[in-house]
Amino acid sequence: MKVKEVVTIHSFDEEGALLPEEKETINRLTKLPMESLDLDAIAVVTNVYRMAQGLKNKMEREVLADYGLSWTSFSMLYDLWIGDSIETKKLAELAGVTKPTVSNITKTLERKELCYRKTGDRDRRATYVTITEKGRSVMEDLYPRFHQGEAEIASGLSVAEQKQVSALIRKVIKANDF
Amino acid sequence: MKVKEVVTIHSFDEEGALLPEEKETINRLTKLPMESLDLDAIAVVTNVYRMAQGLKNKMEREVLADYGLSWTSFSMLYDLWIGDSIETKKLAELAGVTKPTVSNITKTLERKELCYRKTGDRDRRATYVTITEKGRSVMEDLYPRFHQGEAEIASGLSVAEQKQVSALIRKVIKANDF
DNA sequence: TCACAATCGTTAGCTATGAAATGATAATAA
DNA sequence: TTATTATCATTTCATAGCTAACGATTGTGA
Repeated sequence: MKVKEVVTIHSFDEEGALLPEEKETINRLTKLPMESLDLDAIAVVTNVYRMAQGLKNKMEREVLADYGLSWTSFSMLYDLWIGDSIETKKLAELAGVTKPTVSNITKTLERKELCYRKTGDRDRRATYVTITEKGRSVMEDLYPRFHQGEAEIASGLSVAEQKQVSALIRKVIKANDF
Repeated sequence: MKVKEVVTIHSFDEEGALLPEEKETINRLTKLPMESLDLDAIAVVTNVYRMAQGLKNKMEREVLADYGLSWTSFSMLYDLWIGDSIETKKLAELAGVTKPTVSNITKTLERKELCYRKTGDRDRRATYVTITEKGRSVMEDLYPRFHQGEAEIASGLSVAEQKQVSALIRKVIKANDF
């Protein structure tokens, strides 16, 4: 009789701590003493990444798909909505992506007539990206729904817990210059 | 004289709360009462995503680039390292990506001779992916360095704070089925 | 002034990613 | 048994995203 194989990978208990099985497996494979494994750091990184991936997928499927926008496209259009006209370089910093990515995404947004690009007057090396009226109207429709999604995602936590998470993650972002 | 333009976009104070300027801008643009904006939810989602993006970039540049592995490739190879042989479907669930992505990534890993694919015996629809010796040896070299990166990233928080973050984020993941 | 360096954006070439369609196999119902 | 349905994985096609290389513009030092 065949025994069902159970594979335990990055599994956490209710407290968010790594399960003992995986601890032992890592220990066996790395041939390193378990004491040198920072299990809390593993849990932080793994869980944060997982949540980010989950919320990105949820938003793209449930909200942004209506306009065929990716998370980054939307985030960039949001920046333009708030800031009106922004240089490519700054857009890259704001969105946390490289400049070639900004080139690609603004090109796509431009094709959809949600923004347009224009060479800078003072410095002709710079390119300024500006949101169009159509872009504004898309955001007026989309943002409330996007925000509702955000609220849903965070609703499992109390307001106090939400503030706690933000403050702690903020600390990590600052310490690592993310 | 030209006044320098300052654009405030998704900027947070030390506590991780949205700055008042952006609050007002969103309010003006959405024409919705500020009370209906869940600012804490915005902060949670934005900060978590930002941290995830930052840590992904850091790891890919500082650790994974040596073997030309992406975050997902590495995470998948890790799963195979722990689990030895895993179906494509399960790999997708573990990594939180779609099956086509698994197809592509395992194809790349296979080209690098870090894993191989084999059709299932019982169910010939299924494909099992297995790590190779070379894959194991890459992980033995890479994992300690990857783990060091994780530890560095989380080191801005105390152990108690790390446990707190994990537990809270875990809660969100569970509530949203991420 | 002119050569050199710095800065900005894009292009080129690659992998990653998802939705939708396809192909193959297995399970189920008539 | 046969037809239908369900389940897997892959292919196709599009966008996203990186690094490296390039082209254009500006700044700087001799």
